[in-house]
Formats: sequence, C-alpha cells, structure tokens
Amino acid sequence: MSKEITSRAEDYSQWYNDLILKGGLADYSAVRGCMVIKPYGFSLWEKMQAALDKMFKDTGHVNAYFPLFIPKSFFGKEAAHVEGFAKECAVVTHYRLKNDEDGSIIVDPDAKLEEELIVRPTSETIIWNTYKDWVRSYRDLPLLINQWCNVVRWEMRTRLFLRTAEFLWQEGHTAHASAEEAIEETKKMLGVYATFAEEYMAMPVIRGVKTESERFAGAVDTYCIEALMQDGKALQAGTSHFLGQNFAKAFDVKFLNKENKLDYVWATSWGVSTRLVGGMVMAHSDDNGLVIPPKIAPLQVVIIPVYKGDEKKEEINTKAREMAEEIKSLGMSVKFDDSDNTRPGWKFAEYELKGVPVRLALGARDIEKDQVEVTRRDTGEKKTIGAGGIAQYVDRLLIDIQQNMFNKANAYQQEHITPANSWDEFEKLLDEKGGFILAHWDGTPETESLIKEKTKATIRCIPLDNPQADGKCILTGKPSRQRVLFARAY
RNA sequence: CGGGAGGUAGUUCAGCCCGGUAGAAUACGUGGUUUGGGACCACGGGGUCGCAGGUUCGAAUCCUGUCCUCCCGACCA
Repeated sequence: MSKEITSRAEDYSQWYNDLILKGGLADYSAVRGCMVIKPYGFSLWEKMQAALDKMFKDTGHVNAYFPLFIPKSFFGKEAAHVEGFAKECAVVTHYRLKNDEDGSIIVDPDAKLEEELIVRPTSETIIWNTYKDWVRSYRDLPLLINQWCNVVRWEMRTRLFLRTAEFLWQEGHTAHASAEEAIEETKKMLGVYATFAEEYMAMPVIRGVKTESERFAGAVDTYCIEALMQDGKALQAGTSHFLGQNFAKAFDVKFLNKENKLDYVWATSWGVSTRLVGGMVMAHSDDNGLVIPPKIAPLQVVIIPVYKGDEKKEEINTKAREMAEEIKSLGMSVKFDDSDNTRPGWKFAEYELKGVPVRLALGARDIEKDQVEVTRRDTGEKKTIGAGGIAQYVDRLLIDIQQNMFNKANAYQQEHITPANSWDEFEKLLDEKGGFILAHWDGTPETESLIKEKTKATIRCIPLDNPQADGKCILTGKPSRQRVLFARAY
C-alpha cells in the first residue's frame, strides 16, 4: 500500500490533493503558488484544449498570440478593470541581473525599467490597445480571436488546479459592430462552454448571469457556468463577458458604421482555465482514485496480462497485442502493460488511481475460453466477454461510461438544487445538505454581501431560464421577483 | 495577508524536548521463486537533515532570518 488515498469522508481537501499528486496530474514546485503540471495531467489538459479549440474554430474564431507583458499605464485606462486586478498583479521592474561584490546574483539597480510591465492577469488591455489599430470600418468587424496562454494572478491562497498563481487558459476577445451581436456572441460562447462541460467532461452545469458584485472587472454582464462538486460546493467553471463599449472607450477603438457614423465597437471576452481539470477531478472521482470521462481520458483502455508461470505467456502476450491493435484501429487509446516489476493486483489499483475508464485482464483461463475480463472504472463492474468483437464492445462501453458518468453527476446535481423559503431553512440547508439553494433575494448588493458575511454563501448566478415568481427576500423580507442560485463556492 | 501545522533517503515518517559517527518502512538495483485485487527471500545502492547565518570543541537537534507546502479565515478563474 504505497499510495494510500485519504477518503472523501475523512478529509475532502486531502482527498483532492492526494488524487492530484498520487494520480500523477501535478506536483508542487519551488515557486510559491505555482505547480508543475506532469505529463498525465498535461495530456488531460491537451484533450480539453483540442475539443475546445475545435469548437471555437467551428464557431468562426481564430487563434492569435499577444504579449505576456502589459505596460502598467494600460491598466489605468479602464477604471473598474484596474480596481479588480490591481491587488494581484506581478510586476516587472528591472531587466538585468549582475554579480554582487560577494559573487551572489543581484538585480542590477541601474537596469530599472522606464515603465513597469505587468505580467498579464488577463489580456483585455493589451488586446484592445492592439485592436485600436485593426478596426476602421464595420467591414473589419467582427474580430473573433482567441488565445491560449498562461496568466498570473498573485493569489493569497492557492490550491492545485483550482487556484494557482500562474495558470493556463484560453481567452477569447471579440469586437462587434452592435451591442446585439456582442451579446449574442457572449451567449453563444457560454453555450460552447456548457456543451463542452456536459458532453466532454460529463459535468452538468447551470448556465446563468452573475450579479453586479460578482461581475468581471470591466464587464457590463458576466455569464457563467456553475458546476457542483461532491462536497456540495459550487465551482465556477467558465465565464463569458459582455463588455459593452467599456474597453473600446478606454482604448479609443472606433469604427465607421454603415451609416458612415463613427461609433465605439462592442466587445466580449470569455475564458476557461486549467481549473477545469480540478473540476473534473472533484465532480467524478472516488476513494479509489480518479475517474476520468472517456472523451477526455489520456488513456482509455488498459490491458493487463495475468501469467501463470511461463505457461501461455507468449500466447497471452500475442493475444493482448492483437486486442490492443484492434482497439486502436477503432480510434481508442490503449496500452498493453506487460511490465514485469509489478503484479496484476498492483496494476489494477494503479490504473484505478489513474482513472483509466476500461481495464481488460487477460490470463491463461481467458485464453483457453477465448474470453477477456472487462472492468469499467465508473461502476467497478466486471464482466467476462468473448474475445471476438472485444474492440466493438469496448467502443460501445466507453460511450456508455461517458453517458453514465454524466447521468450520475446530473442526478447528484438535481438532488442538490433545493428551494429555501425561510432564513432558518436556508442556513440549515447550507450546513447540512450543501449544494445549490434557490431563494428569493431583494436584488441589492447590500443584502447579497450580508448573506455572504453570515453564511459564506454567494449568489452563484441568476439561471438563464429562471422562472419569474413573486416572493420575499430570504433575509430582508423585501419583495423579489425571482429566486436566485446560492451556494458556497470554491 | 492573519491564525495553526509542517519541511530528515524517490515516498511516508521516527530521531529534535535533553547537541556527540543519520535511522525504519516502503520504493529502487541484482539474482531467484512468483503472478486472477497493491507477492516473497537474499544481497546491494541511495540523504551537504528546505536554504542562509549564528552559538558551540561539536548542530538534524539550540537561536535568528528566509523560502516552500498543508489546513482554517479575508481575496479570486
């Protein structure tokens, strides 16, 4: 038992850390708040990237790349934006090192930058400063650009994948000729995120719009997808912002419209990050390790041989390689693990820890009966299947696992959306059940903030398809026209 | 950034209070026996005790500083 995992019941946070570290997704680094993403974790991110990138391109977007550094003065141009990010910016002040008298390396005080550079926490400012030169007329619009990059936010408290000082993400930045078109884009990309979360990550999400106080710094409206983790806490999994003309005005991005009149362009930005990896882990995994949805699993099928002496060893190997080829030819990723330094039981546990969706075990008795043992990671169910047609069987099984994982997570989410009609009930639900709570709110930031202070619960969003119904605010008793979605969140 | 805990072999940890030749388990290497849920025997390699100062004849151990991690809070994707 070299790799024991803390159970969820015992310590949920420790369980999460164990999975990330022992599952080989990431490691701590020598740099505060920054993690090393290990090959297994990175390939998971690459799977997500590939799917998302295709979806972006299918909706007309192209990729580009903007600088890591942003001149400090750019930040001052959009007031709300700078206020939101000022407290967590890394700043470059010098451009050279030198040897001190005692031989140690120091920052050369003579190499001070004329203007400090900010390591991007997000790229709106540098991008809008660039767009200014790219837009002259309505014929230049829309600009539909995305970039994959890293950003830095000097967070006080970090957690692997969920909140690191440096993280990988994509940020889309689009410019449009009308507000309507920009709003449509904002919603379209929210839809892309929701589809990706549900169809690829098997993670059901609530689509909604943020309240004023939870809004992105500089946005007119922030749309989001919110997912529910197994400990009843919510995770903001993606955001899409309608920026109005805020950045166009700040960076003076004007265009001639069809009526030959000068107007500011309308903007959106939207992003998802490596946080999704953390979300995936917390949404699906169990006390035996990771459970990865087949569509984003770096490895979908593993074949493990079970030998009895040297008897049938060659036959088993030959059959296993044949199966691997067959499975691979149907487009699945598969590994035949014939390493001889661990025994089958060890391998079973190891691949469960890694969350590989399907495991095939092949031994002498299977060869005799022309069969193979198939174990699915999501339910742990074992079946013995005829060896003929195993590739087709596994192909269908992966689809079934993907669907089952979504259904399970969806059922959990549905069970954890609870209406609360009184303050007592609200507090009790938060403490005893967790999850999303639908409650009336009087619409003021003051009440929202008071509720947060009292319970640590925030308004995750106002769901997009929210039914209108008169009621009374859960805290103040003032009139309310709809329920909003509360939860404690990551 | 406040409160608490921690950093010693790849990993998990003991040793520290009370200074005196750096330990265990596991992992790793070799040979052998094994293999249907984390095998066993034998032998072997591996650590400037997070880093930097200080006290001392002598520091993993005492003192100061610093970096990193975890947990709980305030801030956030």
